[in-house]
Amino acid sequence: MGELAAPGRKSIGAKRNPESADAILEAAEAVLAEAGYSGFSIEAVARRARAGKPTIYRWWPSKAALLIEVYQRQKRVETPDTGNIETDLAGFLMNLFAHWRDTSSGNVFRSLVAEAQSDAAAAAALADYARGRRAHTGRMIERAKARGEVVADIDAEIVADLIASYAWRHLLTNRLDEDEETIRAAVRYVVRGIAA
Amino acid sequence: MGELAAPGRKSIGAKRNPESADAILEAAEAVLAEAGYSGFSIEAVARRARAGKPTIYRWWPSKAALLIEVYQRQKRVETPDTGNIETDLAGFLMNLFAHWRDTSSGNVFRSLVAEAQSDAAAAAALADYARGRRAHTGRMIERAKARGEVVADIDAEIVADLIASYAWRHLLTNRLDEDEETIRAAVRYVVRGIAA
Amino acid sequence: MGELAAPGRKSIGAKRNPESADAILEAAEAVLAEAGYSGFSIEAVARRARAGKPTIYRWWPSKAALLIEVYQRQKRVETPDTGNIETDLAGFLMNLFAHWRDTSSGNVFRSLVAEAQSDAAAAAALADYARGRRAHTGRMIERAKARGEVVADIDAEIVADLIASYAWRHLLTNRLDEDEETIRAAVRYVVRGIAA
Amino acid sequence: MGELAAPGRKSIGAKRNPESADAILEAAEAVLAEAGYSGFSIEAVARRARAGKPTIYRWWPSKAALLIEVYQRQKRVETPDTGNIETDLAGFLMNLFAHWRDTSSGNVFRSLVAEAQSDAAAAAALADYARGRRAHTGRMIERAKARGEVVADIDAEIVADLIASYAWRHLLTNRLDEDEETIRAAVRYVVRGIAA
DNA sequence: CGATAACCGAGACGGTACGTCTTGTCTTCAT
DNA sequence: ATGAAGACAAGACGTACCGTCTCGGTTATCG
Repeated sequence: MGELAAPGRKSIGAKRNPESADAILEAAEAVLAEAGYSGFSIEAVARRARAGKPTIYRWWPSKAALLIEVYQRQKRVETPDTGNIETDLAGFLMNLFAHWRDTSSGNVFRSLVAEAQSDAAAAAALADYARGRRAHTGRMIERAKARGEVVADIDAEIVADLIASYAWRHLLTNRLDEDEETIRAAVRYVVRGIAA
Repeated sequence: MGELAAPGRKSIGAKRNPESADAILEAAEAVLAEAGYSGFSIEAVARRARAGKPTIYRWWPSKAALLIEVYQRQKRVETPDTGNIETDLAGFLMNLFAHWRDTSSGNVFRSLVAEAQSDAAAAAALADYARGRRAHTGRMIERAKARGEVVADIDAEIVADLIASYAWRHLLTNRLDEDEETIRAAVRYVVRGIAA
Repeated sequence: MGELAAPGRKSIGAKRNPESADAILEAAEAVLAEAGYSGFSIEAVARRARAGKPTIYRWWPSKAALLIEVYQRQKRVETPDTGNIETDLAGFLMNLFAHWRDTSSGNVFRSLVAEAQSDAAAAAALADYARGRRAHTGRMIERAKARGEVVADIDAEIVADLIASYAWRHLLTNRLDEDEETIRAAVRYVVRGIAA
Repeated sequence: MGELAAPGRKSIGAKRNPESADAILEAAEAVLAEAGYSGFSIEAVARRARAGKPTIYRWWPSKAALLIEVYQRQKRVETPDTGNIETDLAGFLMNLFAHWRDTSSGNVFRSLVAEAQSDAAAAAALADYARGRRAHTGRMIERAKARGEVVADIDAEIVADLIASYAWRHLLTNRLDEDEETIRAAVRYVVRGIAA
């Protein structure tokens, strides 16, 4: 869509028009990809989607809500299951970094985190989302526990937290091009420890 | 100074007026403490400091530069040296969380990270700062290595990265009140590993 | 109807629904009375009447059309017939001022005049209406002519115009509380002249 | 000015920039002339004047304030002094009608009256202005009184009111092309009366 | 010791975006 | 087939900041 949008998209009656919603989400993604977070404004999205601002505000009460939906539309990252927790976690991180690097997802998520620092609603939504992801990553650990690969009384959420934190910080400090060996090392430290 | 600024503070001639610089930094801190990042604008700082906007722009080319200087004015966190790496790292994290929680530093740093997501200069400055901190934390590891507490070929920077990442994410997701046991567990996983 | 509108008023099929029309006219009057011309919008009337905007647009093509119908629903002002033209005209003006002051008619008419300044249809409708009123007031003069109270070659329309103009301007400049003596004086000048 | 405005008009320091003020007033006049009252928006004026909206709001708190200043910039109407009150008043009206017809003043004033119907500030400003004009016209009457042409106890303001009202209504109902004889007749009725 | 240069507070400037409001059109759904 | 309801694109509203600029004034430094 964008400036290519059908100029005459109209209401389809007393309910949400999926064409408009799609146009808006795609415009939001495009604006973020092209102008980055600093150029991301409701105004710009509306212009690009050939939508009225009130239409955006009707369905997404805040910039954050729009960002979240944009992020969720994007394909998820696969969590490998190789039977080895170290390989699984490193693979997951590398998949995630690649996904963030190669699609606009990384920029979207960065923006979301930034937005959450000044918008309580965004913070809540992000916390919610993060909880889900932590549980998701936690499952990799639980599987390893079940295999007897990880000691039974490990708190899977804390491990997931360490892994996710490592990912976040690389995203937020522009280090998504971290080399594989470093990522593997970080995972190895968590799995095997650093103590002599 | 800040809201207490002498209304009639004047130039002291052809050089930077330290009174004004102080008033600005203090005003910046106060604005962040009271209105948060969303209320933090150069305009607001200038009003609060009874300074002209150009005076701010003259000395701090961006919001980020101002934030960095504000953050650095604040007292540093102590890095314990108990002779035990696990206790050292957990203690450092708890000191850091407390510092972030109890002073406005947490808010300042959050703002800085957020700002860095849309401002290249801020990102560079933050990367610089982070590098310094990583080295600093790395020293705790190096000491442990020297004591033979940690295996010799561990990359101290990666460990520091894991620890700092954990701290950042707690800051950015409003979890600075994490309980001590959880923090200790996270550190333990890094130090002793989670493998069976 | 108005704010009392049955919440469940439904279509009655393929013809204008008098319940809805009434609800809309009453809502329009109520909105004008409570919020004045500045608060008078098709949107507000629809909300108040619990009607859809298209229902209003179907039957009244413009704000002005709605205003005119609202104005005409309201009771007319009596034109006295005392046998004395001066008393008749002064009485008429005082009746009119009172009517405008005490009902919402004044606000409705003001709105109509305002609307006519930017809407050609409204202007035409108002001109039409004004012509009718001028003729009506003119009849008072004609009666006086017939009685020999007024010289025969006076153009009754011009006199009616002077009187109506005086009324309009008092309405448009919020001077409907003009005291009786002033009104009588104005009429007297027209009837008896000001020349020595 | 308008789209021809110097592209780089800038601030001239901590005080009102007369270039900007002029550009805005001229743009306002031009917008009114070209798009009429219905197309007259602060937004449109700002665009046309290549000025920021806040610059307009800084100096003119309302649309009405801007309209008033635009109206007052326009050359005033002459009040004849022929030694005969009837000729003076008729001449004044004809000058006024011509002025309103031939410049954009008529449209400006119509807009102002319309605006005053929904904006209290505009109403106050207009009342103020009208008071001044009434006094001005009143002076014609006073001169006639001094000459003994008009009886001494006539209230000049009421006469001025009648004359101004007649003018207003012709403006507001698009009858500025009234023929001279009708205008003279209206004035004659006020001066000599209609009674037998 | 007088001129000059850099600083200061102040605040106006052209802009952009905000979030809300209204306009007039359009489609769906219930009647 | 019609009317109620409400979504739609469009764009104005008035406000907040942005980063730049000029002003008028002060003061330390240089010639």
